[in-house]
Amino acid sequence: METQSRQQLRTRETQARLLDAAEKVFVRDGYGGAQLDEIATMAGRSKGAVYTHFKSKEDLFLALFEHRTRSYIERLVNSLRRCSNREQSLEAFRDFYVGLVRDRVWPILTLEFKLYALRHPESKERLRKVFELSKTSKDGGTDEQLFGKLTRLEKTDNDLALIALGPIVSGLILESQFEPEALSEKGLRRILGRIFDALFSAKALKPH
Amino acid sequence: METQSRQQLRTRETQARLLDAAEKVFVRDGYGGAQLDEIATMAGRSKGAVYTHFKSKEDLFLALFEHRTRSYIERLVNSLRRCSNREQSLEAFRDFYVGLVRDRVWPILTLEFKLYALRHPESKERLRKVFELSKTSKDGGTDEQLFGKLTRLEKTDNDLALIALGPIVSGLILESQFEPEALSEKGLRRILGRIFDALFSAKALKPH
Amino acid sequence: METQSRQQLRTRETQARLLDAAEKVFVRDGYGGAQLDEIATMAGRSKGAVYTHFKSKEDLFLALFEHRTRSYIERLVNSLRRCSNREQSLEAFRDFYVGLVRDRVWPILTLEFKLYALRHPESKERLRKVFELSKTSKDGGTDEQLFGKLTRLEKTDNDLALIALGPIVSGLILESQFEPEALSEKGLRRILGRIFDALFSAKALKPH
Amino acid sequence: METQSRQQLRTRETQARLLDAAEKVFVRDGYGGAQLDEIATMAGRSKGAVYTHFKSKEDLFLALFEHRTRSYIERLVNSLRRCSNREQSLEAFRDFYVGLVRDRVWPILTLEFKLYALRHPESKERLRKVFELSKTSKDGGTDEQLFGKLTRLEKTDNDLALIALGPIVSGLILESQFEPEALSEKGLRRILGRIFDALFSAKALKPH
DNA sequence: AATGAATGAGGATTCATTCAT
DNA sequence: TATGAATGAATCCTCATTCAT
Repeated sequence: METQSRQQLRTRETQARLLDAAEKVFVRDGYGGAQLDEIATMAGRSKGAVYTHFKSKEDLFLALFEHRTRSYIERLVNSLRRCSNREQSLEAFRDFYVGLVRDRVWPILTLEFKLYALRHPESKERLRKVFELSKTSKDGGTDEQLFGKLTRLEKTDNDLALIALGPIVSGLILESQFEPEALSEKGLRRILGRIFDALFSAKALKPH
Repeated sequence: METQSRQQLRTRETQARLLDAAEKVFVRDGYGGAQLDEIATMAGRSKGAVYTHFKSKEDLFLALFEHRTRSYIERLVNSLRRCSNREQSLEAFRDFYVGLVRDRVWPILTLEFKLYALRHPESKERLRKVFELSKTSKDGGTDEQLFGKLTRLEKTDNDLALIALGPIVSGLILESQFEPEALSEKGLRRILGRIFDALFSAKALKPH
Repeated sequence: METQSRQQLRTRETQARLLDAAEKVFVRDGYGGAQLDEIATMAGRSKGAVYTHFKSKEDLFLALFEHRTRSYIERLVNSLRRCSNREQSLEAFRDFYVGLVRDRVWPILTLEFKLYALRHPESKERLRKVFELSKTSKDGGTDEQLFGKLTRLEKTDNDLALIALGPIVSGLILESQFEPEALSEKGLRRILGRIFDALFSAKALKPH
Repeated sequence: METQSRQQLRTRETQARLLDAAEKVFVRDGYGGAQLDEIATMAGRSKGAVYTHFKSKEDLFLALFEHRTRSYIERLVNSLRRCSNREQSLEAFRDFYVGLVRDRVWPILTLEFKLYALRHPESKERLRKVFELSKTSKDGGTDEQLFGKLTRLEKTDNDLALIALGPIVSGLILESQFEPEALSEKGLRRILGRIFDALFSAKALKPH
């Protein structure tokens, strides 16, 4: 029915608005500092509307994370799919992380999420599932697609590197937010490039 | 005088107890989640005692950070002083960061501090001063002491690397707390070693 | 709309209830001694409701004062309007102050307000505006309406008397609350009558 | 013993300092707003010293009032004693109240005390006793000394007037503190003079 | 007599959450 | 679906008071 679909449209729009506002506020103020009231207002809705769409503050927070994580993973997977050789893959991979440096939002949000998860083991489960998504996508073949056939040892190192890259970017972005004079965006990209090369360059992948 | 010194002793002990308790609670629950009441109780004191020694929750938080940062920097500087050649220096440096991986407390606290500073520009100033200490100590010669004479380009790369190492460790430790199965302490040390080598090894320092 | 007006009705009722309760408690316990919790309970609402309608304890206090002052001034002005000659005006005026003696609430509240204002210059402004209302109303013609044409000297004396009457009543009522045996309501009215006559009677207004 | 008397001297000085500081702070901040800490500091002592000399905040407050009331009454009684006729007595009496207008401290303190007494019936007793002192002094003869032989009706009116004068002054002084532009010290003295005359002048004392 | 560290009751304020409309 | 008044638990902070020295 038309009415139905209009309703659904409004629902979707409200949810999207709320998530966008939530992202801004959670990143700016942290989970604890964020106020649902402000999120709602920023989304052009009222406090109550939040509860129509999300069970609680925590639920909104986790939903936001799920949403964003899914979209980032999708983006990465899609761009990797378009690659036909290892060089391109690495390039795409690299671009993805450089993109994070530009946004800054996502890596900071990730820190916030992980600190939250650390302190709320109950919700850790829900978060972990989302991350598994990312791993499943990669494990299924991305890894191989990215690097070709690998020895067991190379594989381990690769897995580690893939896991570590995100956290490294998060830590560095936080630092460059904290002291932009000491670690400019340019500096950040430079140091990140060196690390990326060290972890994924041909040489690094070949055992000595 | 005996009386005086006993009072002072008590004061010092209380402050130390409060800082220790604060560290535990702030790391476990985050700044927002931490309750002064629990910190006080954990320190064997009452809520009010916190306010005898610190102006506010924030003051306690910042004081804790100052304290810990100073002591970590001192430790690092001292161990570097004992080194007589570059090899030893790198070793000491490496040990320092490996030590952080064992503690886990300090890197997480640092994340908490920087996120806090991001959101409370007023207190950023106070925090920055402590960090400057760390840089002054290093600039004074540590850098050279650590790596010997450097070309300008090498110097820049080195500065970046020195700045980046802490944040990288913080990011990785958070990740290994979040998903110990994916990033074990062993894995963490392995990946950290590779990064360390990439950033500071002889090869990395020589331009190709 | 029905819905709208019901909401508004509830809002108005809550505010009125809160103001009534606040009046009782502020007068009984003073500003400092008053507890928002009790005010809320007395109004049949919860602590939180106070904050839906007023920014703070101070805001509630000042709002109460504004409200009551306005209503007292209105009452006085209205009754003066109904008078057609000086005799009636004086009578109305006198009745107004005798009415205060009966209530006792308003004059005590005024003392509380002025002491508060003395100690909180920031809020003095807000308070002063309300008082200006009272003066504007009077200046506009009440003064003349009350006493007819006056010489400059008489006018000054009159102004002073008008300003002084309220504070005098407040001081006397406080005294009669403090020592009812020494200053009964009857005694209060008697002494007030003498003062009123001295300040406003025909004789007093004519220079000797 | 010398030592004893030195001790006593110190005790007395501390008490005097504390009372002086208490007066300033209680008048400036009110009973509720006053902080013992500040009183002690202002007196050049520490919080603890207050408790060496007074049982509690309330005790200090009441002791201050007793002290000041006694000294004011003494002053008044003494100056009345020096008078040899009614004219002089009235003059002395008038001067006393004009003096209050200059100080402003005592009348405000009195308001504070009475409001406090209203709200703390338990301590009302102690306060009342001090006031009785004042009345005893007067009743014993001051009244007659002041006005000569009086008829019963005149006596009543006189008693009322004597009781009322203090509260009136307090009320007016508070007002002139609150709105100095509306009620200057000069204006205050003028209106007070008119009231004084009305209550105590020969004419006013003679029944019509 | 004096100090000041410590206590802890007390109270204002915030804010996630509920619910009648 | 959305509103916003109301709730009330939670918590920081204040400050009179105590007490070991």
